[in-house]
Amino acid sequence: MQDQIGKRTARKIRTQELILQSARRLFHEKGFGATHMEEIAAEAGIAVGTLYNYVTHKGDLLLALVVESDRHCIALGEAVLAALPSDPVEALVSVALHDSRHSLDALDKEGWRHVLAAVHAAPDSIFAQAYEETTAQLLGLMARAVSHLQTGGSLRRDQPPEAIADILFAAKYMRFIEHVTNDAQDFDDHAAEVRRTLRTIVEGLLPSQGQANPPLRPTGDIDP
Amino acid sequence: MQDQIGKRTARKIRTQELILQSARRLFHEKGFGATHMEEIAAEAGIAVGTLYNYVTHKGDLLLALVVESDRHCIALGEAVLAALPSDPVEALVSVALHDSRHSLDALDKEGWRHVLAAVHAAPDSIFAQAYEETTAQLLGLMARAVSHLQTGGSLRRDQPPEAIADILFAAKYMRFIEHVTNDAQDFDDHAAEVRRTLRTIVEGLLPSQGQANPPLRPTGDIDP
DNA sequence: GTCCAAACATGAACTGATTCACCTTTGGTG
DNA sequence: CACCAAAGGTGAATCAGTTCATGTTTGGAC
Repeated sequence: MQDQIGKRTARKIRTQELILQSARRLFHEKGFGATHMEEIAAEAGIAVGTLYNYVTHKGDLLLALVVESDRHCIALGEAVLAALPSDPVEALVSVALHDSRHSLDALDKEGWRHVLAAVHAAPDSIFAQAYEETTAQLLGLMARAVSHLQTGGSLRRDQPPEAIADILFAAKYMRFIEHVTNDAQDFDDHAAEVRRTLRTIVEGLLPSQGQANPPLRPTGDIDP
Repeated sequence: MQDQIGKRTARKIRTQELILQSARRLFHEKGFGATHMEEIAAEAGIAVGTLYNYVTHKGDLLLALVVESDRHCIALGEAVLAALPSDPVEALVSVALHDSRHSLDALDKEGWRHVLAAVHAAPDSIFAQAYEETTAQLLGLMARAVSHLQTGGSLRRDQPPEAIADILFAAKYMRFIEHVTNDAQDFDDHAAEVRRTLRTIVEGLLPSQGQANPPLRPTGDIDP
């Protein structure tokens, strides 16, 4: 029994799945804060101590669920890339909102606040690393969209797509954090903010070379 | 005794200061994680219960210290604005790194990871709100730098400075988070990343109006 | 000066995540 | 088959942050 899956490994995998199922159900039903590790263990039919053989923190469970859902989001991303609007701003918005929508589908705002906290509290956990990795893949999706727009001529080609995607993604991620932190903001507000932000970036900031942009005053004090 | 400071209020203020002093010393000496609420209370000469009349979470203490240091950073920001390099990228880099340097001066990376976690874990605490507020003021500093560059003609004037600053700040903040999360990255690495990112944003993304940017292929599939 | 309600202080008790010393099962070996 | 070391499971104990019932102080009203 070298490359067969032994009884040991099989059982381990099943337990992992049971744990994630239980966590998913309970977090969904009662929220992260109100769900206790003992409950998750009980629901999965194991002891708390055993649960801690599979995760190192409670937050790991949340991150594992987010990673799972992000992988799904990345897979669906192909379809989004295939149907990209020709307007560059709308194209980038569609990618950005694909993420946001999917994220909020998988977890509510409170859950996301815990995700953000967990990812900073224990960045060394393999679950946090997996989260960083899928986030990087979402960034990769954006980079591919950028590359496509560059190829099509609707974005300048003098910057590598990754560098541009980095910035777009940072801006979008910030808006997402704001959305999740502000309970009063609904999804449409978020979408509008993302659109506005991406448009500003895409429209560029430097004075266009061909176009006049004379100084208003040669030197000026800085407005208070 | 209407507008005099009563004995009550005076004592309260003194206690607040004692608490912050104790927290500052202990966090600095032993780190956030290794410092216990009991110790902070003891050091401040009060009981734990009393400590909790002043803060609602341990993280509040960290946020209070960061807010204090940020206020200092904002005050020093005037000098940075007054001595802004004429090159737009360098000007924005100097503002961005002023923040980063000051932040890391006040608290080490581990401390910052706890700050980020705390701010997401309890966004309703008045301390988290104060943190958001001073962060907004740092953004304001950047907006003033942008406005100055616009006035001087080295940045396009067709976007409000706040919108531009928002984006620059988001990108810079992301780089800061990455820096704080990655123990291997030193400050120079961080500075280089910030400079690179800000340059990319400032150089703009749209094809310049006057300049040719013909499509490479009329339509293209998206690179895998 | 006495009295009272509100404000404040206290630390023992509570809570819930995490650990750990101790069992049980597994799968390979002689 | 008997045996053993390693892997995995267990839940009572630990640990630290937070709460709360209770005691103390304050500042103004009479």
